[in-house]
Amino acid sequence: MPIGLSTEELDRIDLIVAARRKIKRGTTLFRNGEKFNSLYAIRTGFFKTCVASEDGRDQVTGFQMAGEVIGLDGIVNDHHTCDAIALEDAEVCVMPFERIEELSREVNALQRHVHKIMSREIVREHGVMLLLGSMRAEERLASFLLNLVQRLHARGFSKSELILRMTREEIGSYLGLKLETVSRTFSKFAADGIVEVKQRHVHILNTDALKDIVNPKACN
Amino acid sequence: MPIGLSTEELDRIDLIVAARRKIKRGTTLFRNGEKFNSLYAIRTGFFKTCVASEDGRDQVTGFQMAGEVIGLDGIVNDHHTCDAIALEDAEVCVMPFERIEELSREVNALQRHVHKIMSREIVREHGVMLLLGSMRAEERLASFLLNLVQRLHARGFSKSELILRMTREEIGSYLGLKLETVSRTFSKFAADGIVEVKQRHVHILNTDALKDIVNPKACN
DNA sequence: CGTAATGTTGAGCGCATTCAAGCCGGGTGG
DNA sequence: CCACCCGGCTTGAATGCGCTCAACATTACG
Repeated sequence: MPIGLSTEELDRIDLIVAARRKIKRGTTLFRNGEKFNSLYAIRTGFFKTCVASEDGRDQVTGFQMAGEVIGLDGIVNDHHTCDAIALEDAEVCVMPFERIEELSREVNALQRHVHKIMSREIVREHGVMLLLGSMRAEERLASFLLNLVQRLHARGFSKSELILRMTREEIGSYLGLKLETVSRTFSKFAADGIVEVKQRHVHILNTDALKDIVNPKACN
Repeated sequence: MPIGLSTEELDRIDLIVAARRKIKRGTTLFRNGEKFNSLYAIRTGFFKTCVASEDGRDQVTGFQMAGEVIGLDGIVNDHHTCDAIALEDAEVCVMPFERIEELSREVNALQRHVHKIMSREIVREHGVMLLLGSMRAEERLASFLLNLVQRLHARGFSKSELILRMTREEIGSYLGLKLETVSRTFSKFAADGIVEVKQRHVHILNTDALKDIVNPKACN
């Protein structure tokens, strides 16, 4: 993934991957409390990560797709602090963190890359905090859709059509809303002609309208 | 900060600090858009970090005190993506990130330490997401107070008394509430005999009650 | 084909917000 | 030293957004 490497360096980085692992839909890649050993690069499939409070409430902290890395939460305490659950059959590269640390001492570009991945996650979460702390339901869902479709587009999928891999409840958990509110908001967007929604198939008819909901240009 | 180092290694780590910098209350250590060069270790004082959406809303993403590190958000894009503002006169150690990367290639314990700091921040933000996504006002404020007093206690301050360095508005922004709601909730806690509040002076009378608000033990 | 899981929609409610008025405390200048 | 001012804080009343509870529709799946 990092660029600007010699072929020799690239070969060495390939050696980080200890194994590949297939994860069936609905099963966990790792779960809260488990020993942390490796980071995982998603090759195919779709994951959610969620944390739980002692009294059973849980919160989806993110949705991850091909090319993204999960498991960073485990580094601090040598134990994972959240669950990673496959939302569809998936395959990951298992990258023992020991090896990553070892090799990133020698390959500067890898070291830099690891740091960026972690920093990127921190910045992403800042964005989620902004969303959860100050946006209303419509803004949250619009923001969510735009983010999802943008990431999918970067992977070669459509700019305007997507299939949700998660339930309304999972979307709601991520956005700090109840599933009914998510459903209602989808219906509202559909009524406004902004999207077509048929269960998990979403067709975005008016991207600008979504952007305008997230970031109203009332100043004009 | 890291332990288990030879004195020689410790000396080298000291060399990371390029300078110390004093920050007056109300001024910024860095702000959104600025070039990223260094991480900052807080020696004394108290900071808030906040992100802003294009339309002016902003969200406090954290409060940082002595011993904590800020600036991690800048690593991904070589530019900071949030503002760091001193809530009281402060002093920080400026640690050029280049040097950190350099030295952490040679000193394993430092490398490990850097990774843990970043991972810790990710886990902390997971907790905030849980708070913002699923807690009610009283739970949020109770959780906030407990977290604050626990961190202060770890630095040798009282377990039950603290002085808030931030306004009600800043607390509200962090907790996803309006300042009036923060104020009302403080009043409610006071009426229930859980805390005494006089402006920014807070005296926690019943820690268990606060814990119980965060994590109700209705099962008993 | 039948059952369970998921999604939609409606009605009523409650918590946090909004809007507004007043209070407190610290700093400044007459 | 006191009067004044201003930012921060508190409190009240009314509103509204999202939640709860509930019924029903649709889809997935064994």
